[in-house]
Amino acid sequence: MQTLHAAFVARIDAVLNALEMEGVLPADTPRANVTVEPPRDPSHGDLATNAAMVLAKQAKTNPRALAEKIVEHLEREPDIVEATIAGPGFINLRLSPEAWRRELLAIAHLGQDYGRSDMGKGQTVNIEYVSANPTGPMHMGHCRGAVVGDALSGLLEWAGHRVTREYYVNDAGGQVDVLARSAHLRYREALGDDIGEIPEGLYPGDYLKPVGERLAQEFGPAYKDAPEGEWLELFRQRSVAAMMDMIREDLSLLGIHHDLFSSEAELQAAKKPEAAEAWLREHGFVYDGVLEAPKGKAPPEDWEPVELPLFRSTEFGDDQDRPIKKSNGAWTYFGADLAYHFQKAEKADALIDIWGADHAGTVKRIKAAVAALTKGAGRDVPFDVKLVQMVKLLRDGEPVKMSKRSGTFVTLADVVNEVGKDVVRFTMLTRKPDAQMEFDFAKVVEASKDNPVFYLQYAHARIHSTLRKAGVEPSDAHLDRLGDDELALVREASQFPRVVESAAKAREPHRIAFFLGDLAAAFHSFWNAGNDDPSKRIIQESDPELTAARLFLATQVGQVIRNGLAILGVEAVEEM
RNA sequence: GCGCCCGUAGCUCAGUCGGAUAGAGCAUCAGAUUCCUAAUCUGGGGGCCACAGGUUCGAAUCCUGUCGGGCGCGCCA
Repeated sequence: MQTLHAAFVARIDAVLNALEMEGVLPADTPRANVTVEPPRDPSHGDLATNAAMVLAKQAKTNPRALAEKIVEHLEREPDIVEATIAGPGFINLRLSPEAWRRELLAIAHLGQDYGRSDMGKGQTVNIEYVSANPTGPMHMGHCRGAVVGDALSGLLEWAGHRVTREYYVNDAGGQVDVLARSAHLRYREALGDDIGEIPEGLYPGDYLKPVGERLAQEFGPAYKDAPEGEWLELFRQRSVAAMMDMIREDLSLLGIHHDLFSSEAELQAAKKPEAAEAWLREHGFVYDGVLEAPKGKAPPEDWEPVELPLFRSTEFGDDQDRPIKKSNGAWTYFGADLAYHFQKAEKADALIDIWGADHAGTVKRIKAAVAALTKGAGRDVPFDVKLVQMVKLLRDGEPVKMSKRSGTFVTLADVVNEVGKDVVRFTMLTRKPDAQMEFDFAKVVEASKDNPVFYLQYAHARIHSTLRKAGVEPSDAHLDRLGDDELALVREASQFPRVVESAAKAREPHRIAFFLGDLAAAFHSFWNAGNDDPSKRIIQESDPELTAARLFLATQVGQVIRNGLAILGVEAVEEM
């Protein structure tokens, strides 16, 4: 069953085909810019298209003249009551009530699939998000990227992509050695040693105590006084595994479950970075060279020029070439990361990374490396890095103090426990991710006002309470009883498939959240009309046919709200 | 000094790869509840879309510059 949106996109397309046949438009005119959407001002009509304005130049005519040709065809379409040309060349369409009733049936028929699209054609998209270092629990700094990445995954699935949700486990760098040493300290503590203050440079958090206890249980005192070389590797593996269990648990509080956890250590053990380096060297992207001291700032005291293998990222707009290996021979983060991206690209048609804004400086080099590697392999895999800006935590307008050093950061689990999964997720999705945002506990726990989640959930709950109270089953038997006010709700809801597609194309899940706000507002408004005028209430005791039709309408509005919330991973409640 | 992101109503933010009279929530003012859930709704006031140029039929949107805020700038991760 086709949605109204899909049907009209197809119709406009058919008209343009016809115009190409007639020679009005040149053959194979690109149409990517043609849109079909409701005009901002509803008095202009139900749908509008910019086709004439976008294509006029290619047709070597002016927009209004082309619009007239298009209108000639559109007027012959059965569902179109009126097609008019307005302003610089918009074509406004007014649809028959029958078209809207059919859309209502389409929502009912498609149910929880209403809004899904095959736009993505089953292409595989790998989305890497979170990828927090496995050295402690998730804190609020990770939260926004986690939610945005997860919602984007859901959105792209709805738009017809196959999505792999991936987490890159940085278990090979110096930070996991620090973790292992910190765990060893807790291990000694569990065995009865007085460890005193946690030394500078080790992780102080209490979350390592259970890790130490388990190590003590498992190994007894075997490694208590042993030299580091005997236990470091073992303790690293054990503690990373423990941290990842903890992180997975934190993520599941937010309803986030990755499909794949990729280990940097395994990647290195498989010699993937070596393979990438060899290829890059062969093709002139990597050379041995000496970096200049950093400009603008005073160079570090121990600055020494050293020859290192460098990736030519300057050729891709970066400030300087970037080392892929350290002077001690180990891979840099970048060196391993480019191999990792190449590995992902082998199994996906497109890659997306969600990063915190503090990593913005490294976007150019990794994009350059991926472009070089994938094109070299004969596969042009589009790669997009979405930057998620910082979240400023407030409580009653006052910044919440955080210090990693003392271990007093705000954990994600604390926040979810305090305000709830749905609130955290939705709040993170009501702002575009590339702008900084504020997150105020005091405002967000309040069950109203500054909290748009409840507004949506209330609309959904109202619909369900009406269904419970009505004593009549919703029915599509008499949809002709629905008037303009009611069909206006269908018009609003019918935008959902289009919003899903455009949000997916732009990779901006927050658009779903804003659409749902508009839809809920339309419903609340419709509901309240019944306060002033009882004949507008959904339940009409003396008219079961009308009641059933209005219940049917309300049910479908609820369905669309539920579908939208499902994309965002937020629950639709039936009672409040 | 350089790079990236942002600057829209008093506040928090939307604004569709350039489109019609720039929107919403909060706050504020005036109203609506014997009634399907008022956690809601109706209406009013409030704008140099940071500033200055440019591109064109048309700019909040694209380009250049300036100012302001954030993030980053070693072989860290």
